[in-house]
Amino acid sequence: MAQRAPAAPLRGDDLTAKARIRNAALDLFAEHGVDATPLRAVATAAGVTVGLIVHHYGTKETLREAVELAIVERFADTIRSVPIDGAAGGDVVAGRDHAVADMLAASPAVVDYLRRAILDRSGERGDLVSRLSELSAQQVNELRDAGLVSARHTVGEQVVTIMVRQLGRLFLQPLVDRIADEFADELDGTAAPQLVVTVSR
Amino acid sequence: MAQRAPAAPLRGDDLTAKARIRNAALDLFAEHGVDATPLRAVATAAGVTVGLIVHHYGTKETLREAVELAIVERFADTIRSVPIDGAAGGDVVAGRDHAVADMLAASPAVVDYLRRAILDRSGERGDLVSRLSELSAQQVNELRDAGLVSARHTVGEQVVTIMVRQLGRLFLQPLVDRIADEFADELDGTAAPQLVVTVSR
DNA sequence: TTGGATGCTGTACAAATGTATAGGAATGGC
DNA sequence: GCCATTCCTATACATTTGTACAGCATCCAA
Repeated sequence: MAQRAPAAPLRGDDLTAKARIRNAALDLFAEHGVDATPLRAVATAAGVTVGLIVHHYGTKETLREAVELAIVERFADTIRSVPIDGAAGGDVVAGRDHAVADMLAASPAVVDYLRRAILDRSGERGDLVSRLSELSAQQVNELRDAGLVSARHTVGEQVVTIMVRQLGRLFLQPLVDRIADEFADELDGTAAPQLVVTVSR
Repeated sequence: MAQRAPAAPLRGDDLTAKARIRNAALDLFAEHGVDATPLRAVATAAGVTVGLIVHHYGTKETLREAVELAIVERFADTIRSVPIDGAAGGDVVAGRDHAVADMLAASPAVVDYLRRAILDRSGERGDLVSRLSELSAQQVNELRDAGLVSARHTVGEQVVTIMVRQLGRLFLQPLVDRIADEFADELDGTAAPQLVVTVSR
């Protein structure tokens, strides 16, 4: 690899087999969980054979790491898409908030994968949640330096608030939908109940 | 089986091997997930051999169902422990709410199992969430008939509220704790942030 | 053109795991 | 005491799954 693949799209039509494998893995890992996803299923979905997965990623664990790295990248790209010197004027904080929310809404697989990651792999250092927390913290610090966000609370508190507000609702919504479904006949006309998640100290 | 085991305790010291297997399965399923828990691990934890699990439960799936049934039973028992003709006077609704909260706080395995069940097995009929919803609905109807609870909202809405308030907080708390942990140094003196989950229409 | 690197396939294999089964030990009714 | 039933162990087996590897195809630089 020379310098960096020239603006390689994370999703698209004419991807390298390596990228297709990573994308297929994200989808399947998100839907069924990592353990319940045989590499052969990933291979089939990506239109390749198991051997190629091993060739590119070595082990399933490495593939999982690549998937998680891609997720972190997607968050980072989304945040970067709303630059701090907002020519678009107005509230950078709200803008980034919306951008991330839109990204998550458009990528159910990311949400599903995250939900599982928080479940199964909590406690291990250097994992996905750690990296996302770090990303959030960076962002908070950046905004603080620019004076765009108050320093009344600690960075930690602000990170918790951001992540839980964003992710919490998405994680619990399946439960709500599930129950609402059981009583579909009653709730028929009305919209499904929505969740509000807040953090208190 | 004659009529019903005479007040067989769900937890205790001198349990039958069958019960020990079920309890060990709950603990391990909760901690690692059903798929990631070999029957041999359950056997070891219960102090028996794999063969006996097969003898008593036939398949892993049946064992899982027994575990879920035991969970539903525990909810039902907890609710029953606060009878509707409350000699203890006062608010039956609040009393049951507290009883369930206490039970969940005392049984982390139940919470963990539920968290996984909602994640992994959402969408299947006749599963745990359905049964718990049903149990809640029964309770709501019972309290309605006794005039202890308003009929302003639909039963469905009330069930969603009950279950999400109770379970939502518990499900999300690991995420909060996890992130709070990353910033442990900052948040040191202060208590970990707490969640509030509400449902809006 | 040639040679080496890279992408890719098909097959093979060992470990893990759910399930089946043969048989021994314990237990309770007669 | 004896028999049937239940409880329980040990072993075996088929399947699944991660990984290894040998070899063919493709491509690019020299």
